[in-house]
Amino acid sequence: MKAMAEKKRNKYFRILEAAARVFAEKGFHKAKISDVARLAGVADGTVYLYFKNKHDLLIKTFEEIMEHVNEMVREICKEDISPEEKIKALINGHYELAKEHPHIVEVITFELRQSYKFMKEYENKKFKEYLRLISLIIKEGQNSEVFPKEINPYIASRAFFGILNETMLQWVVSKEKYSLDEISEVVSRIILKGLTKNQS
Amino acid sequence: MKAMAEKKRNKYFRILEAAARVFAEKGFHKAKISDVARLAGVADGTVYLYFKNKHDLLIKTFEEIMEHVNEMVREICKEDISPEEKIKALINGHYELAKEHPHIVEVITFELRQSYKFMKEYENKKFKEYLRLISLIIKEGQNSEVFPKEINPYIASRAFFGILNETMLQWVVSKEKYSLDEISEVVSRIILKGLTKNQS
Amino acid sequence: MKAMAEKKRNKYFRILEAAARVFAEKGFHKAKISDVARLAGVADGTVYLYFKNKHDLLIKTFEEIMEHVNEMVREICKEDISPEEKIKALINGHYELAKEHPHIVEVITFELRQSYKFMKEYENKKFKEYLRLISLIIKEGQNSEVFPKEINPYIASRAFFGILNETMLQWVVSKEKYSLDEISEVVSRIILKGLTKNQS
Amino acid sequence: MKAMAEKKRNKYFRILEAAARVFAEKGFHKAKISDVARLAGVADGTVYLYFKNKHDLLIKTFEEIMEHVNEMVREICKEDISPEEKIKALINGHYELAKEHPHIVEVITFELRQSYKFMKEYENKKFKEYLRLISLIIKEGQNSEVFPKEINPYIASRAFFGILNETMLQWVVSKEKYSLDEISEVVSRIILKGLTKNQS
DNA sequence: GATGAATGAGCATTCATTCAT
DNA sequence: TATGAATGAATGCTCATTCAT
Repeated sequence: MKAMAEKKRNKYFRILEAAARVFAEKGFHKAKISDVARLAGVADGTVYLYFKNKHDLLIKTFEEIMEHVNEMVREICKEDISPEEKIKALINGHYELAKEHPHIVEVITFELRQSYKFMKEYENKKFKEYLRLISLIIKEGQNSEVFPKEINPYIASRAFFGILNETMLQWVVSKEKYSLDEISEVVSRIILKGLTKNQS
Repeated sequence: MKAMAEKKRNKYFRILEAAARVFAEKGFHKAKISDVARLAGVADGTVYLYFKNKHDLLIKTFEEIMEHVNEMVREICKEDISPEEKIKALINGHYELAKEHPHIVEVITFELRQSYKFMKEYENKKFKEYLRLISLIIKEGQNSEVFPKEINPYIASRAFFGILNETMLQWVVSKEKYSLDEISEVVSRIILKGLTKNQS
Repeated sequence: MKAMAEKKRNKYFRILEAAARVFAEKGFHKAKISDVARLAGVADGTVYLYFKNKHDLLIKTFEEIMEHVNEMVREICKEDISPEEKIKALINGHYELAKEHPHIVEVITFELRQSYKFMKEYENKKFKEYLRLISLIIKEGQNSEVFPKEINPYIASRAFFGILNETMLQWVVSKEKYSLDEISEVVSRIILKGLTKNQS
Repeated sequence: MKAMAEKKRNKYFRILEAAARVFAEKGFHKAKISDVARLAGVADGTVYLYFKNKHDLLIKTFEEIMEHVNEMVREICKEDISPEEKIKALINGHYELAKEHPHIVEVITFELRQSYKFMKEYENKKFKEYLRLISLIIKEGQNSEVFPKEINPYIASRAFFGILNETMLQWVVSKEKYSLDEISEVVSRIILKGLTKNQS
């Protein structure tokens, strides 16, 4: 019995995994359900046993990936380090994720944007949660007076996402040019000096 | 004769203008050639007299818009002000563009991303030019020793684009929440302090 | 052993009963095997243990219902009353059936028609038997010289079915408008006396 | 110009004509748009230039056919003959139609029934008009006291339709058995005089 | 026998593109 | 040049049927 539940669970995640790859490679509109099914090793119809429709599959794929990211963020939040060190760790965490799962970056980049337009009804809780987690760290820094209070943490969290997403994408699309270390250093420099209060 | 060439030119730009609006509103895949044609006041077939296909129309639309942005950037580059002031002016320039032509933001956001996937053969000169212009200002700052030399200007220009694009999009999608002034202030703060050399 | 055979028999009829309701409600093509299975309280696959396929289920459902109708007709045939009284009783019998089991009318109406098209190979013995029983009464009337001999009993039986089926359907679909009593009276009048007023 | 409008009109009717044949042969659900298109000699997509969807095509087909029938009924209504003669003429008119356009009978039989279930939103004005026309003749007969006043003309019109439709169908499906003349005679006899022999 | 997860054939519909006018 | 009617390829989704358990 347990084995069967396990098997089912496996199939669900196999489809999700396949969807992530296909969406990353082709984008939502060019991705065919049959592509996903073939990559997952199931029949087309089977996808519909686990997901309501293509759109639902997109949302579930996005959420799975964002949950993965949020988990990483939460881990860092819990650590007993300074807000500045958390920001630094977060930045590195993002690039490590990009290195391990490059298609995560593509799905986030492309499909998150879709959500602004085509999934307006879809609340996108996971991305909201992501922004909330980032803004919490910024607030923490503001409370301990290392980050300036004039900065709106929500806008800053969005800026943080924008800078990271774009540079991760840069690396994923053209890996040869810059090393992740180099990118990480530049970005950390900009964000930390940018966020940090003037020592005057 | 001149009038006719003018007329033709007009039709070309009318289609381009219509395409920008339709792509912005619906995204490339959901945009229909017939939507563009109707908005431009021409027949469907006429679009194909000026553009090779839908794909070509997308590229030309993107280039037209990026040229608009690059023009703004170039203007600021030419001004006789410090690199820091140029960066500040650039940021404001971007947000003013977003205020005046919100669909520019959407086209850049959505269709630039398409280009990573579907236009790999397409060189995207305009975006490269944009990044080059930004990086020139950063280099200028590095030369006059107001920006630190350790920062790779190309990576920084990409970060600059990422932060601006994401925050412009945030504003375009949900105008109610934050004013452009507030967003501009936060972003300028992060970028300028981030870029600027330690005064120690 | 008997109990098990009984159980099996029960399951067979439970599926048939469910099929009748689902076919009546949705029509053959829109009816799903899973709908039937759910209503019968069995698994989808179980339906195929008792019926060859959906088509076979339709035929068996139709036959079960026609057998019900034919039983009613036979009962009336056996009664020791005049042919005219039998016709009258038959008409009432039909409307009572419609009142008690409205879905019988729908299955006969819709699925009998399907049979003309899709079951040409299927002989439709039950409907033939129905027509034969009706024509027997007409012949009986012709023999006792209350019905005119010029009338072909087989055509008349078909006319009889047509008039009853259409008016039953009228009542089932829009119950509010006319009472079964009123319909029964008009139809009995037409069948027995015709439209024309008695010249007496 | 006129020629083009004519051509377009032709294409519309060619599709309608093809649809009638395909619906008659296979029924709505088994009929494929590509069947209709092929028979009409157009591309699949062309069907959608003239009809909103398959459902709309069905309704338009049905209405075209019913209009044809209603026209025939109206012609007879206008004639300067007695109600009894009109009823007789109507019956013959129906069978002639069945002889000339057998698929008309099938479309009416099968698709009218669909309309009871699946097109409840669809008002079916043409069929209502048909029933109204028939009931007018019956009322006329009641006013001139050749038909009995106790009969509800609306129920009678429905009965009239039921008897004719069923017998037309009988003939269309198995042409060999009975001649239309024989069917016409029996049906006229029943409708006008009823089954019962004149007691004179 | 009974189950229900898995299968995959089948079809309506859209829309970029063409081409006769 | 300009038109827009016509084309037909392409695909998401459903559901009858099978079969391993």
